[in-house]
Amino acid sequence: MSDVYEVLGRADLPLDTVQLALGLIGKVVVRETPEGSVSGRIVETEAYPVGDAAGHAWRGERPWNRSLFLCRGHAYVHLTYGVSNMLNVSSEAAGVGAGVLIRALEPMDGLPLMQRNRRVESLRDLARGPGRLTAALDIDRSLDGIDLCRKGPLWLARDGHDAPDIGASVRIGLSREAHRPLRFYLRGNPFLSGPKMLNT
DNA sequence: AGTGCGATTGACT
DNA sequence: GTCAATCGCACTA
Repeated sequence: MSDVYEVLGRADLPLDTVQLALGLIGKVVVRETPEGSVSGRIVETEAYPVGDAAGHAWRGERPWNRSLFLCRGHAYVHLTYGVSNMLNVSSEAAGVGAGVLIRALEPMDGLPLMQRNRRVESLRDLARGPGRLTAALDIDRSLDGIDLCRKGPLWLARDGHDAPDIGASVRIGLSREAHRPLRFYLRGNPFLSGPKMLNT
């Protein structure tokens, strides 16, 4: 399953947060554990660029957010509301803090394992939402800082598809910088997390 | 030390 | 539609 995918090299990642958020749409997240391999296509992202007051890097580098300051293509995993883990991809040069939040996946391989991880049957609900997809892929803080451009427990793969039809909207769940149109999604995809209003 | 609140989710009225 | 769960960090004193 996961061996049919080709790893996404760092050179394939645009050196710009918004461009990366756009470019990650349609790419594949692969998760490999002793339990098995699971994967899903990215259908929704949000950009948190340099200087964004809603970004976790905004107050400067800290031990807990240092992964955002790694060069592009590293994982930043953060626990929010004490309940849900969020998967981000660092998006700029080393020493610059910014990232792209992965908000939804279209489940591809390893459906039974995802269903077990989520304790949900419904294909549509498996990875629709940032906290749900990390649960489906068994992603937590132990994977923080990992290089997503190398095959391992968590990595990014190319897809075999054409340039997708991408829509943009405001980001979800923010109070600061709530007006900026930095959420991107695969238009018409049934696995999006946002309200219908934002998915047109 | 105490308070407020957040890139959410699931259960319930 | 409303709301509690649950934990780490920022900020105040």
